[in-house]
Amino acid sequence: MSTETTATPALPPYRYTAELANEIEERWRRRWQERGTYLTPNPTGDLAEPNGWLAERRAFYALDMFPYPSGSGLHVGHPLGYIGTDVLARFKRMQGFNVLHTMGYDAFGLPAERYAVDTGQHPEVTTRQNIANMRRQLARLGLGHDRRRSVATADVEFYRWTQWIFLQLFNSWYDPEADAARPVAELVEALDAGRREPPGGGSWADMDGEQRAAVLDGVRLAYLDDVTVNWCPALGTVLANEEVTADGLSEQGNFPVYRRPLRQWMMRITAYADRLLDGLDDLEWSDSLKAMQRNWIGRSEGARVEFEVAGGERISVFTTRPDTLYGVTFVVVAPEHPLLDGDLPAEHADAVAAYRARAARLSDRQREIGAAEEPSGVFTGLEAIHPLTGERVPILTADYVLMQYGSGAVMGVPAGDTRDFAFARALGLPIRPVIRPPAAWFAERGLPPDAPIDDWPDAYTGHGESIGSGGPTDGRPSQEVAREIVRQLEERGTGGAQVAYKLRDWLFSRQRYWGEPIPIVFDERDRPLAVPESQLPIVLPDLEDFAPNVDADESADPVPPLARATDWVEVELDLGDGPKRYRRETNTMPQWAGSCWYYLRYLDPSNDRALVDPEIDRYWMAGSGTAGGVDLYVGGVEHAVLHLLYARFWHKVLYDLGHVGTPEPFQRLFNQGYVQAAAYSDERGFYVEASEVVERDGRWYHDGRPVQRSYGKMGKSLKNSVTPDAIIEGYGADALRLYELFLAPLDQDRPWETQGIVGVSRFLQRVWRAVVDEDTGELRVSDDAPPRELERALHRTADSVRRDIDRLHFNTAISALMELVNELRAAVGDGPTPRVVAEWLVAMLAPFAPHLGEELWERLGHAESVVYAPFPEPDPALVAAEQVSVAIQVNGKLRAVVDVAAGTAKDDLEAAARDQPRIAELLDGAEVRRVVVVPDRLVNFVVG
RNA sequence: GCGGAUGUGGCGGAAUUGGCAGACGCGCAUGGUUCAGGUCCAUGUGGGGGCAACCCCGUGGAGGUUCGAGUCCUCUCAUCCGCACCA
Repeated sequence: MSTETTATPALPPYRYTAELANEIEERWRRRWQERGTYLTPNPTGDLAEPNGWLAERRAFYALDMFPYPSGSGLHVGHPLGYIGTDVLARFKRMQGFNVLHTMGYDAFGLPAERYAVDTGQHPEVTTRQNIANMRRQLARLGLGHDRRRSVATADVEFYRWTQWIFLQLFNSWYDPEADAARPVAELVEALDAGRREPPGGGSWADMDGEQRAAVLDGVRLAYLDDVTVNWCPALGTVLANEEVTADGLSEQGNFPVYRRPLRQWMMRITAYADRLLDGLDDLEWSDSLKAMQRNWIGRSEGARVEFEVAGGERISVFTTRPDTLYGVTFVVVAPEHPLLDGDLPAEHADAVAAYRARAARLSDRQREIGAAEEPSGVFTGLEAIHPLTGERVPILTADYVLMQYGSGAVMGVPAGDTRDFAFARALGLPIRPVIRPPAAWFAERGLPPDAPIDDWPDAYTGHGESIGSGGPTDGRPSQEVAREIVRQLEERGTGGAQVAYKLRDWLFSRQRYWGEPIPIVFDERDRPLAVPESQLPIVLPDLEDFAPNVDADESADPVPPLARATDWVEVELDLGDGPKRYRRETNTMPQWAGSCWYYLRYLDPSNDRALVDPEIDRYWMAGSGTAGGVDLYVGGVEHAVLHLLYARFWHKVLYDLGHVGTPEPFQRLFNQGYVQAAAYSDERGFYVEASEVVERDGRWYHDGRPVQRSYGKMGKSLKNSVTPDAIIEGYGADALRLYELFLAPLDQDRPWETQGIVGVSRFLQRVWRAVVDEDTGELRVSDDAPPRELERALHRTADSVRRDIDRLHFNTAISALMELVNELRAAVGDGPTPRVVAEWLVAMLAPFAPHLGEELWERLGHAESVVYAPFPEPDPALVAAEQVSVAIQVNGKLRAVVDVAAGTAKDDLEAAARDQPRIAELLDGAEVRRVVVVPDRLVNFVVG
């Protein structure tokens, strides 16, 4: 692509070329910087305005999902959302709102650490460099950010508060009575005073110090637990399930991964499952996004059923279908189930042990795949007693039952459950029908009605008439039976209604260097103790060797890099009972930690006494919606679940503890689409640099060799990146901004074709020409009133642009402005532009093309920036059309169009329609059976 | 399998409550300006038929509701995304 833009003598001297655009843009960016145009005042604190200017301004908070500072810089796909929020932010400023808009950096975490390892530099250094580079690239786009509010999660002043939030979580528990988080100290007080019983049972008074500590540690929102993790010794870290391949290797580098129990920090997000679910109702998020969160939380209502195990204990199962209880022919427990830790009949013990050992080795992924192919399982030798019939059924263990869900055990109802059915068939277990399938079900399977169970090809999982109970529930609808059975279980004390969730607690430890140190120390008995708030921040120690510990030995214990900072780890502190030696926690927090609350720090970035001042929080977050929070949050759909769920969780905890004033952080959320681009691969399937591909006769060649074209998300891997810098040089930042938004609605993916940018570039030139004479540089504006139709077009445009920006339909807002320019040309030809048209046009364009907007606004004679100029207010009387063209149909087919005054009465409209020669001709001799008249819209003659 | 979305010209897309399908732009065609070029200007551009006035067809497919359907309902096909042995 050529970005050469040398002006030639043939061009008019004041044409709006890329060169001129760049000059204007650089000038205005400098002025904005000098004048502090985008600095946004707070109601109080060090960012407050002394003159009280803020008082009458409503707050608007536009937020972008902040990026991690990558080393490779931006391509044109990255800033799409940033430009979108910037347009809305500018629009809101022009409507008199005090707008909070800034950009921070998600600076801790794996990408930054990996980049540092690759370049051999300290992450501190590379992160700083990368942030500087991204700031430069973003600044060129003319984004109106308040730079004073920018934060990076790796800044000590920032992560001091991340650590503070961790302490809040550690020092809190979820009080079921209050249905909210409460300080553990409050619980201790209540226990000491005898006002409460210990949450886990027992007598508080009879417990010693250690027992009491255990009770409290068992309810904290941040707690230590032995959990099974994917441990990769070669990478020196634990991995998420998604980072492990089907072969049990690490996705990064193909190293072996082992499942092993590890003592890790966990966050008790499950305590908030219902509130996270219910809170969604009040949010302006897309249905698909809400569905993803609901799905992830995975609430299902059902029943707990307790089976007595012959010989003593009880095991509990969870089922969503208590109505099928009479169809139980076996019970299955997960291989990890504690029941199997006890004594088993000798003739089965070895087989069970072998099965459990095998399951323990496999990753979750491998287990899924293996089980999908062929159900496996073994008999434990134990039997369970049916709680209603007293019948004995075998207890098996199988890896299709997961320890993490429900109670880790299921009742086997093969006739009513697909998995139980497959399992029963594979292992030859009995199948007993429990719901009568409808006739259609048999018909679809080519079976006669009421075919015997042995002929069924699969389970019937629907509802219907209950059968097979031997009396008590037979013949009744299964939904009713379900309620009945739950009641019976409750009466007998062998179960009851229960709710299960897919959501699990959040694994919070990382064996990494580049993250927030966890503000915990361990005493000589290895008990975790909070570092007092007054001793924060705990600064990440400077390490020469910050790479993860790698060890090919699978049994090697994970050692976080921070363990090497021995001077830092061993510490003497006074935690209230005199100076003592402690050992610091050496795991760090996950990358999610900083991103869980950065939007709160933007509000009050330099406050060193509080996370955020309550008055400032209230001012910005009160919001307009029911839940409150950020007015608009824009980012990629890849954060639909984890980031948004974790952030909502922390926000709710902070809300419960009184540190923030709203129950939800993000009132309105919007997922922007991706920028796609053509990618080309050679005959070996390798991608080639897209910018070097040439087209000849509809085929594509790279280096003279034919290549295949496909489309995909712009980026390094497809070698199809286009940088904003190159586009800005060739067309200017305003053209880039306009083009990104013009391509498609904000939530849609859009294909990038650099050649298409000439459309918006030509449009900007036409706007320029409408205000400035290309030959003389003089203003081309007249003080004459605009022609009536142009004036109406102006008000119509203002009306639709306002609505479109609010709905984030930027593409149609831009096309409305294009239409206005076309109408201007049609109305005045080569003549000067009426002043009001020029002013409104420039003001409406300014949110989209802020540099050109400022330039033209100034040339029009304004001393003040257009950034705070009022957005044009249309007069409703002029928005409504004066003349309308009404469609005349005969039998629903368009036959004529008639122009009439708006609001013409039905009868007159019908008469006007009949007067049309074409219509008169068609109606001549025909029987008009009905006439439909919609004023200002159409007339439809229905003829026989 | 479950959940969510999306299908409109050569391309990106537009179309309050059901009311003139294809706004706006790219591309393409023709003409102009220019020594030349196009990141310039003008006009045209859904498909088919006709000299023309006009006519027919047309929003993935098939039905339906309606005076009237891109829009509502039923079925169906295709594509994309998320989750996935969740009992």
